[in-house]
Amino acid sequence: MLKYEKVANQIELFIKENDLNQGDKLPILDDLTEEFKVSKSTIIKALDILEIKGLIYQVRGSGIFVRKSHRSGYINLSGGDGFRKDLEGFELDSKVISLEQMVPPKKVALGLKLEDNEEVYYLKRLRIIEGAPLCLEESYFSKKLVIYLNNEIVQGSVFDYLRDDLKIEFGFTDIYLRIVDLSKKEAELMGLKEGDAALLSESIYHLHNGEPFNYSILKYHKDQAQFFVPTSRY
Amino acid sequence: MLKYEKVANQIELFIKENDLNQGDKLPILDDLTEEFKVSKSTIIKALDILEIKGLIYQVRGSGIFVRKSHRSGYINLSGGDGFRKDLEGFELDSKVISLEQMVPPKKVALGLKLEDNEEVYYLKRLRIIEGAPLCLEESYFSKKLVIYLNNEIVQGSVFDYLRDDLKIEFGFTDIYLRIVDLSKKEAELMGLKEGDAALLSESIYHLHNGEPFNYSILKYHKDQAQFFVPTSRY
DNA sequence: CAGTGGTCTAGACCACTAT
DNA sequence: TAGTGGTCTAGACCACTGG
Repeated sequence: MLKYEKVANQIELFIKENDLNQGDKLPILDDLTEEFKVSKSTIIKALDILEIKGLIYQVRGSGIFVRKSHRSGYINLSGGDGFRKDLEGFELDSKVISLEQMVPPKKVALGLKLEDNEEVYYLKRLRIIEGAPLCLEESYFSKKLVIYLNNEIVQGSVFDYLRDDLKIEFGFTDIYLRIVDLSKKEAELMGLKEGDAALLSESIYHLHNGEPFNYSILKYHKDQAQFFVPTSRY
Repeated sequence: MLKYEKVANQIELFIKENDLNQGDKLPILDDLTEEFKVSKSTIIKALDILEIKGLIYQVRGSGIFVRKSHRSGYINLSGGDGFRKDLEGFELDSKVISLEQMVPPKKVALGLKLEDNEEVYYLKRLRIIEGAPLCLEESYFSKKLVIYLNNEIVQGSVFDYLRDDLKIEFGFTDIYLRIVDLSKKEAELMGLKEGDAALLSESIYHLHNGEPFNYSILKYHKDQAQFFVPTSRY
């Protein structure tokens, strides 16, 4: 692990453990460099990361302060790798509806930059939070990059499997949001009525080298769709 | 303007002007340092900013590549200061419904960290895109920080006024999204039916020094609510 | 193993805040 | 005007990619 990552993690931990609140002041730069025995630039890099993550803000001439605004139960869209981390403390569950290999719809093939007739794993699940339907998930995995998937794996966190077992290194993700109407079938799965609104999230996940490996279409239950996006200068 | 900002802007311009596409390679670091006559660290800082903005991705040992994925007409939530920039090329308009001074609801007073009975400017507008209702806006401005507002100003871009005339320096913003039902009155303004779904966006805008100055509640027309969130490692 | 991006440092100097 | 964060540099060294 890199020095600035280590420092960022420790400062994050420090904020959590001391239960610091909005506006609380962190130690000054010079003290932090001494504390962590690294150069000023390294501390600044660590702080920049925490600023991007929405945890702190820095005021020139004044100090470094805790931001911490996140409402509980909201999914942080800037997080990158799914919503497990944001919904910690909530009981999450999955009901697998189907897992198959297929040639995907054109839109997906395009998004994943597939050759003609190249196959994907197509996974359909109902995600459940505290016993209630959270969202309907349709996920397409490029078989070229996600070489193996089975029913057992898909019962748990697919992203954990990709990272820990397939050693896939995540890069960036594009997320598109809009409102759609549910079909009769979808509504039934979610315990809603045909034509009820849902929040649609379309995401394309890329490896660190820019190759797209997953196209996900999530339809969130209108009562459960709660998102958070922190922004900073930059 | 800072060196790294200038460099970032110029590289962004270079991508646009040469109409570079996803995966196109930018010049290597050494060439960029030479081109811009700045140190390697400064180039890297500029590139990091472009990466956060979702415009490029960097692959160690390989190169710097263009990301460019944005669908047109989608509002970039990570942008920070409203949606004018994302909706460039679209005809935007506002219909002011009311502008008054008042003591705001508790939730707003709390979000803006106001004293008891401290007043705000309360602005209600219908935002229009290409002649169709985009969203219903309710915006509360802390009078302590936004010292003056009138009907003329509020006809155009309030944020431009705050930045250019009041010299307000924006810092960070928290955005919360969820789905709500429209009241009869709201639905009428949007050309929809009572109970129709809308995408609710609640945002608290802060100055660079952490003081909250604006609480905005936007209800987007379900057919116009299109959002984009780019994420990167970090 | 050459090419390319990334980390980390020490230190000079700058810019803003608070008093 | 002292305290504190930010910019920028030159350079040593490291880590990954791809032929």
